[in-house]
Amino acid sequence: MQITLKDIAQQSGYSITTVSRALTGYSDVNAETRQHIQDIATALGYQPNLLARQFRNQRTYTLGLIIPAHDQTFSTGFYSQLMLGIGDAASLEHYDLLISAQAPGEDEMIAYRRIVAGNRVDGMIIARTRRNDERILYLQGRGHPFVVSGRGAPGEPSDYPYIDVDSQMAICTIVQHFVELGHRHIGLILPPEEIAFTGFRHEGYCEGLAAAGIPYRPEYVINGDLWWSGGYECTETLLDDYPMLSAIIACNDLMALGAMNAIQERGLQVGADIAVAGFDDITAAEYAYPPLTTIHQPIYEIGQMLVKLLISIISGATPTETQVLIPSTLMVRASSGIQRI
Amino acid sequence: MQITLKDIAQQSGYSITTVSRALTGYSDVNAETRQHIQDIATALGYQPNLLARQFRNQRTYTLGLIIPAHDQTFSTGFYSQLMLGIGDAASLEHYDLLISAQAPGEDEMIAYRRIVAGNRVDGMIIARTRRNDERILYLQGRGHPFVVSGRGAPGEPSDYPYIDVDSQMAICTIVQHFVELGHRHIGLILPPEEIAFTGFRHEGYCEGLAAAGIPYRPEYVINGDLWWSGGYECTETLLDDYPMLSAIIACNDLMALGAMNAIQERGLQVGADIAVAGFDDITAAEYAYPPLTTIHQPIYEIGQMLVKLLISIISGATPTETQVLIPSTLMVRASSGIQRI
DNA sequence: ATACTAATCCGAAACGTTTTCGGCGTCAAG
DNA sequence: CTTGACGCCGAAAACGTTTCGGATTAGTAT
Repeated sequence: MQITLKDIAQQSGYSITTVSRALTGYSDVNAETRQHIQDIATALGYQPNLLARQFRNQRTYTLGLIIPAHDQTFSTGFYSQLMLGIGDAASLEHYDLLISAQAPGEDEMIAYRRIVAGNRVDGMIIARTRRNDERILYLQGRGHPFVVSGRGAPGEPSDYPYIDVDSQMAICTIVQHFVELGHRHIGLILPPEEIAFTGFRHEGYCEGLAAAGIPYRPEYVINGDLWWSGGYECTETLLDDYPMLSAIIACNDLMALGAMNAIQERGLQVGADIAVAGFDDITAAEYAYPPLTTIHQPIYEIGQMLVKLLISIISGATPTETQVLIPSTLMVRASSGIQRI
Repeated sequence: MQITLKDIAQQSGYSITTVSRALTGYSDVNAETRQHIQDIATALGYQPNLLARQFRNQRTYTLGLIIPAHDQTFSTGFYSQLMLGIGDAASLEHYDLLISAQAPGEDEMIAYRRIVAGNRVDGMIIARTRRNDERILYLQGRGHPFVVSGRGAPGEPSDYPYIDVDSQMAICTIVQHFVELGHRHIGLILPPEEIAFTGFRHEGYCEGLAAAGIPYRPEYVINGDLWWSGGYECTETLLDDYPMLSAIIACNDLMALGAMNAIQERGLQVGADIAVAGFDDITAAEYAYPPLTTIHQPIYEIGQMLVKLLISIISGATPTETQVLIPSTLMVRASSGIQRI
């Protein structure tokens, strides 16, 4: 069934050693011999048994990625766009991806141990860091190559290779933008507290308010679940309790789109009555109605950078820049509305 | 560095054989011995070398999936939702996913050969079938387990396990729905011709018109690229050339959302002036403004079904239902507008 | 005492590949 | 003629696991 080096060796009359060397391009094999062997190999349709090769070489040319299971968030927005960048870059570098879907928790760590200690991948990519991230501790402890999309929460060490956007400055910029448009009462819909970047975004909000001399009111801040409906529900709560709010910042685009729905369902106009801003700049943001003001993160490019960084670490290089903080840009669109009095 | 059976054997004083049998639950090993060995294994933090195990067993507990590279479509909508279902189901069955991103073409086939003949997976999942799909021919020829999301174009054999929705009937239903609302001039934005289901959707359109006694006008039919901008541009073309059109059916939601943008940019109202319908029922459809009438496909569930079917084939079972045609349901939302005169 | 069974355990082979080390010619330089 | 270098090739070991076919012992029936 399976064609092996042995078959080619028998056909050609050479040894397995020579066949192997001929096919992998060693120099100490006669040109004619090599040609002969290569001809037989293609004639037989030889494909190396990668399992055997990986096992022998202790090298898989595979990168591991554990995605959140049962998480709708995956399919719309940040995660899948990141995966697209990772997939494209990996394929360019001739790496494959090993993926397992696991919800955060004990099973997730089991999967990490299985995949990493089981030698299935050369390196891991971690996304959406959490406070005191157990996954990072494990990989650091084992000395296994990995890169991280995101970094530790404010105050945590983050002494590992990562790529992140400066969300603190980004949110600060949005606040500034809204202040310039005349808003004084700005609501904030944060991600869940266990996510690492939540702290940065919260701080950015405070920083923006402070710079404008607007007092920080904790009751304007609420945690959502990063999903459409979370943004919707948080917005309802905020608007019910604090009708003076004239602007809402959601910490990702999905929640911002949900917020727009809630606003529109009240018969209010997004932009004119209540300004909305998101974070991520997923494709749906641009094509939403009205188009959503948001922070553009180069997610696809981040995915590519992660792969390149990881592969260079795997290859034993010592990249100079292992901790990258990417500047983000504010995309002003119609959901901002216009200048207030 | 790596803990192997050998280490446990030395520690425990038993042979490698016995250690292996103790850990994998064979019956012919003394209960105390097993306990002793297990204790040592956990103390040492033993994790089996999966590469070695897979190599030895010729079984990887991994499913392969090749996703389209450089294809934005992936990150929004059908593909990633399918992957979510596949990932969740695979993880439940203790399978991992091996993923490679390849654009259709020669490199894609190389990747198939590499992964399949290289023994890296137990089975493959093929999505988005094409006319005369080379991938299917290859897997059939090799006798390698695989399942397909979608099936061959009309007239092609499709003699392999697949799961598909009845898109012909679905589009026919939309046409009927629009006819009932009073529309007589209905545009159709098809996917590219090389995609297998394009034929079915086209036929469904014709069927719906015929049933209503409306003549088929080929100039109302145009091919888009499945992406937002494709829907936008196709709609501009259609409306420029045929202002009598009062409804547009796009063959996926992304193009339908693009169509809505084009309509809104002309100052027309989606629903009131021009009705729009899509296909897939991605999350963005429900939350769009106005919400999009579309055909609901249980994409996530299809992903799960694909995995279960594939695993049962791998396990040597002969599933009774290997060719599933799922009924789809029309989701009527505001983009349909109301009854015309 | 012998033969048989059951309970435990182990040696060795095998999966397909890569690589180390060395062998055998041949040829040129000394 | 000797020596060394060089070009080409092969034997064998190794990666860690599973499993086949015994081997050993103790216990039991004959």
